[in-house]
Amino acid sequence: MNAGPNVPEREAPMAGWEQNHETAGMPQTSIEDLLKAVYGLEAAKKRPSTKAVADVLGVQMASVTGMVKNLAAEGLLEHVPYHGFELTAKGRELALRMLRRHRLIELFLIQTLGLGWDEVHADAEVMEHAVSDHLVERIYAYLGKPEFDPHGSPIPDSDGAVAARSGVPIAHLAAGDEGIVSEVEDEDPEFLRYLSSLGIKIGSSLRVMAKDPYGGLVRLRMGRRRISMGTEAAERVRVARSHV
Amino acid sequence: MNAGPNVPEREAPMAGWEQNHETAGMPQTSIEDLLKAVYGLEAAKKRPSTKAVADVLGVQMASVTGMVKNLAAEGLLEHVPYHGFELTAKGRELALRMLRRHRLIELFLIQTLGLGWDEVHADAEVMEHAVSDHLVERIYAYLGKPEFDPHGSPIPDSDGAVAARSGVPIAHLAAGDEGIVSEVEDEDPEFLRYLSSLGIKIGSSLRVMAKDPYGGLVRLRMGRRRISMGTEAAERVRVARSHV
DNA sequence: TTCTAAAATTAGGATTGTTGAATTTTATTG
DNA sequence: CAATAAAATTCAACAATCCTAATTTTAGAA
Repeated sequence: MNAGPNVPEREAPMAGWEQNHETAGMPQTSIEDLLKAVYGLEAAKKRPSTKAVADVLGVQMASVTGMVKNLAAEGLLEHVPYHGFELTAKGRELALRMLRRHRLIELFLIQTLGLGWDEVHADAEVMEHAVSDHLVERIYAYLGKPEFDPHGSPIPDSDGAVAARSGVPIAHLAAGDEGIVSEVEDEDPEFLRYLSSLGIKIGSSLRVMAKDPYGGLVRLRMGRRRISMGTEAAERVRVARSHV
Repeated sequence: MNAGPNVPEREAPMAGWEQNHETAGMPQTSIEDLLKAVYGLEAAKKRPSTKAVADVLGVQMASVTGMVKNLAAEGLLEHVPYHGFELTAKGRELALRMLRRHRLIELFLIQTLGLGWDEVHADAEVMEHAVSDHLVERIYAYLGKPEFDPHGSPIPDSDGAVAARSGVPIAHLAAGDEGIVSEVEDEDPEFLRYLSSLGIKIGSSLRVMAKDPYGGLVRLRMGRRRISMGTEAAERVRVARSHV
């Protein structure tokens, strides 16, 4: 036996696998999703009915009713049974916090990894519920305190203030109107790929040539390309009017 | 009434809030954590007892027993009641998949956001369960197909193969031995800050000057600095011997 | 006003992952 | 080998989130 203490024979534990959950007090994913859904409906000026929320979340109405009761008990929603619900100030704050996270994360993934705007929604969706505030604020700083996400949507600031919506849906323009694409819906990758295939990007400049009377087709000129889209699509792309 | 179709009055729905969960078939966080815990214990050559796993996960033993039954039913673990359990090939594969994700995500956050090695563990922990394979593989490509994470741990490849451990714990060296720091434990931010305060990084070159007989203190020289650490710390830092 | 369809809620059940309180099994020690 | 302590398991209960299947309420039409 030579000098020196015993060298224990056990190996050092392997790095990267210890856990120790500190999840206490964290709002759950489903709660945050429901608040976001209600916020989205309110912002879209639709009544946040049980059915509408259930459709957005992809669950049954009974599930929404159940969760709404919980959230009302926590002071995040006001609920009058059979007469709908709306966000309290506290609920709106949480919804906006999630929206901020979502948009910063989308922008971060696009900027760093070069992903397309149609590839990041789902990952941002799960990450927004999971990562720390510290990480989100580092992302915010890294991105240079951006005001808009890759789809043109305003990023709420850390106090929950959001810039007013810029632009109006293309569907609301009249023939002859011109505008610059300022915002598109972000939740549907296929729709985003469709827009890309038309060559539409944030900042694209376009002019409404005509609106067909039946079926709601909108004919546009973008540079020297002529494109057309249906009402549904035209509702989902907003432009800042450059000529009324 | 003028020409043109009705312009619907409703606003386009707001971007960034729609959900539609497609979580079916995805393994749950707790399952993945348990497999990682078992893997970690096996890799550390400790028996993955109910108690040991419960300690790692920070839950009661009853919870582990319950989950182990589920996982055994899914073919991820072999379980002989009262005599312990071990990973099946399928279970090991899943554990390594999570380890790969964890390490790539840590590296990504450190490289892009300039976070410290003590700041990323918790966020990587939650992200590893959440993000898509597509995102992880984009991260892998973005990082240039790295083989080691910021703590020097090998990143399993996408088939689940892991490089053999490099190095031995400092505690296993004898006086006079020299080595280069190749790996440190990553799960404890405070320990990582302690190492930083000593000036220890991956790649640091050091020499064991003496090992005190009682209390297991190890005296080291790093460049011209002299530092010392206790056995516990010396077990958690591995070096590649450069002189035996 | 009365009827009916749609919307909302309640009731009851399944699943997962927890816990605390027994209970059972194993291993150690005298 | 018996006693006992430690480890592991079982059991009953709970919380969250979902479901399906009633049931109740509302609102709109006849």
